Amino acid sequence: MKPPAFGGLTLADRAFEWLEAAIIKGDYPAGTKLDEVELAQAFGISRGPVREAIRRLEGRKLVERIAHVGARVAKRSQADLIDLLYIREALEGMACRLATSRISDASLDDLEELLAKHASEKPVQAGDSYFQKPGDLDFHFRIIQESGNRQLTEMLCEDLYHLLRVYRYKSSARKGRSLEALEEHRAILAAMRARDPDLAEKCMRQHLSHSRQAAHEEQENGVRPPRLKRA
Amino acid sequence: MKPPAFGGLTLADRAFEWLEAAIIKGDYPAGTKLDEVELAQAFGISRGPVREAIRRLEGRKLVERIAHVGARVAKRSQADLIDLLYIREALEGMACRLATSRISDASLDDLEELLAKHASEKPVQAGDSYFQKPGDLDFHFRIIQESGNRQLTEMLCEDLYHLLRVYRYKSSARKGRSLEALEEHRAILAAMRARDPDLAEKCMRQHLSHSRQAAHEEQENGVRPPRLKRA
DNA sequence: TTGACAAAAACTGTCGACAAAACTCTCTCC
DNA sequence: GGAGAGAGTTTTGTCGACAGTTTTTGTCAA
Repeated sequence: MKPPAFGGLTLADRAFEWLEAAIIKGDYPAGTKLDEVELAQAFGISRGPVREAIRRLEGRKLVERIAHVGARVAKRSQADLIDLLYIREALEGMACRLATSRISDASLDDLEELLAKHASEKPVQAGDSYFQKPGDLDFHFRIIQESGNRQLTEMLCEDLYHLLRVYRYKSSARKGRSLEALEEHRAILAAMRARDPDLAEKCMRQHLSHSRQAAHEEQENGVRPPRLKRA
Repeated sequence: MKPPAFGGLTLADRAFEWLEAAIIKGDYPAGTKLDEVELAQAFGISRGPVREAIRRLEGRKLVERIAHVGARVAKRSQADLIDLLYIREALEGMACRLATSRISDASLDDLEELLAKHASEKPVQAGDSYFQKPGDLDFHFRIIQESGNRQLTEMLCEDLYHLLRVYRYKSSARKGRSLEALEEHRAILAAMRARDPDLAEKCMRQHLSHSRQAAHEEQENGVRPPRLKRA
């Protein structure tokens, strides 16, 4: 009666999905307190399912809980972001290596076509907003999936890329970078066509290292701490 | 009254830790049903905390839940194990690369000492039970920690290595392999001493690839499906 | 024996209530 | 004025009960 079995999902599942999406979208910035009563009222449910959703988020390491105190959206530093970019470099390099051995010729043609389409798009020709935009992601996702490694695909597409969004991570989209990125994609594809796993991995890692270096520079420049209003 | 606040941990936290340990130790084989009532009675608590513990395990992907049906210890295939070994290769290779740049000379001396100690131990000289045993793990853990990458360390030491245990994963400890492993460790350390990140990563990955190849062979040999008793 | 169908049992999902811990605010004393 | 103690409030932790769904059991017929 009360639980309408919406789409076969329980209230706890739906609360989890909503909260996860909210955190990833950035609606709940790092450090935000997750008040059980408040959320339960907002969802129109009791605290039980909300608590279960929070526990699941805790397992996902998206929120940190302190007993008898409460749960907060996990706090992340710029150093953590850079750490994650190193991890992405290693994992996606491996994915590219595996894909090079396993991808079919037909799929390689698809990738070629994808790059050609990207090249003809206006924003790319204008020199910006390609890198790390949907077009760029498509290319990366396709390669990851062609790795044929399910665990790796899951880890990258369902965990790591979501986490990077939590950091409000935006890759450097400075003028001219998009054309460079496109060229790097072409180099990756060429290595894959040549069925050269070592080179393909190397190209992918070099490509990704640019994002990491941008994050490094951002850290060097130093993000000023916000002025604290003295009460 | 009921919750004695044991060590500052809640009942749900303690249930989680107990279940996690049980799954990792292998006391609960893959596919085991986690019955809420049964567990609650065994723990001497109510179903609420047990459910929260299960939700957390679900977030950790150690158990799989189906709404209105129940939670089971996540099922893993041999293919998944191999997938994970590829991931370990990529991540630990990166860890070794980073450690090569960041480790101190003093810590390098420590590692050298560790290997010397391993070499003098009887089991190693006998040619077995070194590879993937505590001694081997020590060496790997030390290098991972020297990477200075907190996310990477956490991912490897707290997630991946536990997962490998879930698979009852035992690296090939066949006769003579332990001496090879020791030599490979020496090669890794030498590359780190030479402050050559490329070589260090390459050596580490090559070292780890042996475990993966062993798992591959095991898969090739084919695990016979068990005879099903016909009632 | 096998199959379908219905009743019953078992289990999961949700709720509301109570207890315990942490936090807040006030008051007091130095 | 500030540190500390204490009462009151707020929030989290746990429990027992009930409702809904799935699974099992039991029955009957082909």
